[in-house]
Amino acid sequence: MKIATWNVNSLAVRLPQVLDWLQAQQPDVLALQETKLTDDKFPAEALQAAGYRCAFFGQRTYNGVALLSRHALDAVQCNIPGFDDEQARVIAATAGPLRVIGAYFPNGQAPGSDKFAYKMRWLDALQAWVSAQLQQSPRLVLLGDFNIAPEDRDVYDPVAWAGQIHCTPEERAHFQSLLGLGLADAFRAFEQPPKSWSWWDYRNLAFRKNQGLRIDHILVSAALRPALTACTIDKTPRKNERPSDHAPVIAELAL
DNA sequence: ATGACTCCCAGTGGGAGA
Repeated sequence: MKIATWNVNSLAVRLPQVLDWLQAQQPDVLALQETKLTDDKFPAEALQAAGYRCAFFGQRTYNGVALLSRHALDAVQCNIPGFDDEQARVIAATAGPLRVIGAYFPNGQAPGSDKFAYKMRWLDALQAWVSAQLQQSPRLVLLGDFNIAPEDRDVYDPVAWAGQIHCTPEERAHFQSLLGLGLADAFRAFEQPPKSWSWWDYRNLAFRKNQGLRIDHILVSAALRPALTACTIDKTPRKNERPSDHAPVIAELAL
């Protein structure tokens, strides 16, 4: 099975690129973030015509997540149960043998801000819920835009970014807590080229200069770890004419 | 350098993203 995640920064703008990419890569499951579409505007017909079932949970202007699958999506859950949230950030579903949780983690803006405090509360709630989900569904994948660069090697200029949003000790501790549940960072399960990023700022020719962060991740549970055979970042769509600022991450599982 | 770009909703600018 091929599982992928992609923050598309507006599905209305990026739908043609998503359709092209599905055709080229043929993933079994694709988690989308920042669709920025209310559910009545979700392009389910176009995606169904491309061979994908959809589960989606959106709002206008910001956030919005979706799961696309070549096979049925069952037991769909939107947002974190028991965590009251006005923002559409999580969609989970069962896809064949997998429990898939697609998430758009809060940005957090700046350490000490209200948005950072929200990010911390959200991360606490996610951690508790994922822990419970693992008991119920041992074959679990948590993937999406984490807005956390787990280590200095995930940052193009770790000195400049030290303590900045995405790189704070608090965010990194939360990422480690998720790994502590037995989840594995699929990308780091394999040897990778240095300076591998999943996001590049639109400004300052950052993509051309390869100045980015690795903040989009695929975590697989301990039960799935032996089946994991590859994980890559596909920079191809970032070279499109009107790209998202994020590139898709792809994991392959021998299932 | 208090920026740079892109998207959205707005409405001839401003917030948010990361």
